[in-house]
Amino acid sequence: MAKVTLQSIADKVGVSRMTVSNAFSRPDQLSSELRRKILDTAADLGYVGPDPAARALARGRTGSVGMLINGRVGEAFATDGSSDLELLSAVADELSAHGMAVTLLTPQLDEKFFPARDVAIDAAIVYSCNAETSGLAELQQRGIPMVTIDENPRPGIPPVNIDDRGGARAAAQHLVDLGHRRVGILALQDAEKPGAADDLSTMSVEYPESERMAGWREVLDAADAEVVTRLAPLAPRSVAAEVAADLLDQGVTAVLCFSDVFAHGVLTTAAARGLRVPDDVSVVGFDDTELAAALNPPLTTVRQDVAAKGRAAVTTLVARLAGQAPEAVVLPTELVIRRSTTTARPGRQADLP
Amino acid sequence: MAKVTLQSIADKVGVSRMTVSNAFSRPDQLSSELRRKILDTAADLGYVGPDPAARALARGRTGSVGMLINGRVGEAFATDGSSDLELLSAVADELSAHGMAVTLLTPQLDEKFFPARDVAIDAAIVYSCNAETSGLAELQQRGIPMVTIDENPRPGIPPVNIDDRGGARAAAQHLVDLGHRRVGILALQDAEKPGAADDLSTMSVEYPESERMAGWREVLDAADAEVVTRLAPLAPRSVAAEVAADLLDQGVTAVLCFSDVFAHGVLTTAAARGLRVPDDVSVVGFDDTELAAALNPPLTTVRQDVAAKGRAAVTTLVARLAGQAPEAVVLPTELVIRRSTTTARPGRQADLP
DNA sequence: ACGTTCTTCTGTACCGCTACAGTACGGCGA
DNA sequence: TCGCCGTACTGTAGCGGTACAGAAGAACGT
Repeated sequence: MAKVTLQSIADKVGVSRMTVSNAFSRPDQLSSELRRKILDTAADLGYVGPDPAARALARGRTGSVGMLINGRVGEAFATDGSSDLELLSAVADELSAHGMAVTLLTPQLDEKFFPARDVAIDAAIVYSCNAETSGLAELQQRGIPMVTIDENPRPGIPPVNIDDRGGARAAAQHLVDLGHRRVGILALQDAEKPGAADDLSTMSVEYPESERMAGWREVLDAADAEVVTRLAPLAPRSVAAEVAADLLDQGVTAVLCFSDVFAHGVLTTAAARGLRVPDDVSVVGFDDTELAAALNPPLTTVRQDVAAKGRAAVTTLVARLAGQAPEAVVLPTELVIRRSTTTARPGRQADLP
Repeated sequence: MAKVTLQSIADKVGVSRMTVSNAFSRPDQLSSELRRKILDTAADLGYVGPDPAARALARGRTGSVGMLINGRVGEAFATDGSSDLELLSAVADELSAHGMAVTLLTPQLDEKFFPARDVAIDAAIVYSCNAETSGLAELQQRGIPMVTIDENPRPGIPPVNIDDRGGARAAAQHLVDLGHRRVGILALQDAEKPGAADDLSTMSVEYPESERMAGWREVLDAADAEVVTRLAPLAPRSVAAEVAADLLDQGVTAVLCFSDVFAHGVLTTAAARGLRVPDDVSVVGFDDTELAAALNPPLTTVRQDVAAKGRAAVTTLVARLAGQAPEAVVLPTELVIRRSTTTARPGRQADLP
């Protein structure tokens, strides 16, 4: 069967193509009887609706929003687990409410195809990207409106972030209040520059990383606490476990972790060394992922609302699309106290070999 | 500045628009000097490449593939955790290698916007959908080529599945070989029809669910084992824990679980009741997610390669797009024996109150 | 009766690109 | 010298819609 177009329906009903178009896209432009008749005829012909590609060209909007992530999707998303999916879900659902869909913009694999250049989108959400992320320049050149999530603010691109620093401060203050004066920090190492766990120059400089570190240090330094900082990559987990072991050997009475996953590693390592949490050592996570409450003991951590972050990004983007001025968003964080932290046990150092 | 089009570049270089188009899309159609010159001029004008929307209309292909999921993305994906993300990642990466991108097809929220009808796509992957999933009919009417993943085969749509039944058989056989003769099954309840945990009519009838159940029963029945079946919904987890408790109270010496997450629930519940795993009760999971190896004890489970499943779906789709005959795919599963299973402890029933 | 306003439908001109069928011309074999 | 072929470039005709500015007639007020 030949392809069904607006024209073929118009011919069959005996009206102009424009009227058929209106029947689908601007119901107020024609009488409801005629519209009914047109829609019925269209249904008879098996016509579902105006061709989205043609409509996109004519209207100048495609109805999709790109999601740019750094590295292969597998790498960007899979390492951190559930919260990325939660973010993506929130973005998809919220966009859907605004009549749009998300398209994943993978990095360029070959010369011929480059999603950031070749995929039809109206706007883009930039997530988990660093300065070298390929695609950003192309999006910018195409004049695609963007927002970033969890990123150092870039000129001209409204950022959506959480109060990483405030959350970190609250976590550190919590430990200080519990009397901890020798505190370990397990932070994130830049995947691109592996190095010794205590080589702080290899620390990831992305926004959440540096903000969290800043928050911790502000409070710990002000309290004159001793700080032992160690860096670990997200994967493989075995490395994080080793680094955690090293950290615990430094005689700290508490550990502030970059993420719940890291905290999990510390818990496991502590157990393997016969250290009780929180009696011997307190542990604080970050993010309050599902993992946090499920661990044993349940983790004291800093909560962020990942879904809200995704929704805020969409809201900001929609506002931009509507011509409103871009505005930075910072979502609150909240310290959630569970059972992995308690008062400092004095003289833990003395137990060490 | 006015929008830069092929025509504006053509005018500036002094060639026809067609030649500029060829410079970008069919390099073999013009001399390389001219191409160089055109590309340079285009770069000067800030032209990134042909407009994807216009190209889509002219070529008749959009370069995106839809991913249809049931319910809001949040519901479909978030419940099961990591493996969905893994699947999506694999699909995105593999599509990217074929010059395409994934677009998430969310369900219809209002009359005006319906992704399955209104989003420009060349093909679709149907995942985690049931018969009532909205959107399927629209895709079919649009004549969009599809594949399903983890679904009961539908006429005209090539399915990509794993050998759920074989994996379940292997798991059950493993228990039988270990001497278990009273085995619990913790299967998945249909989210749409809540009911008593032992009301088997509320069992989910989707493909993986029914296949796994069939595999378990085949082997257990053949071995004349007693079987106690209980159903739990994916969420909330507390319900699964309750159901697991009930199951353990039935004096089973082993439990076959629909997923690793369920197995996790059984482990936790067992621990809470003072039952040692595997000494008092053996537990088998399904899927071999990251969770499985991380649990204590590490879980005996049935491995499936989720990423391979995603890649296979893309391969099948690409073949269909190329006009090849659709072909069903069944990927192997493999029993992974870890430390949550051991020989049946005789007379466990006697311990019960 | 006549101008005005609404409602309902139509005609034309694109949206920005690509497919395809040329045209022009230099080189090459006989 | 002529025909033939391959290479390099061009002209035209869409792809399937939508925006926008009419046009035609009915309804209405004075």
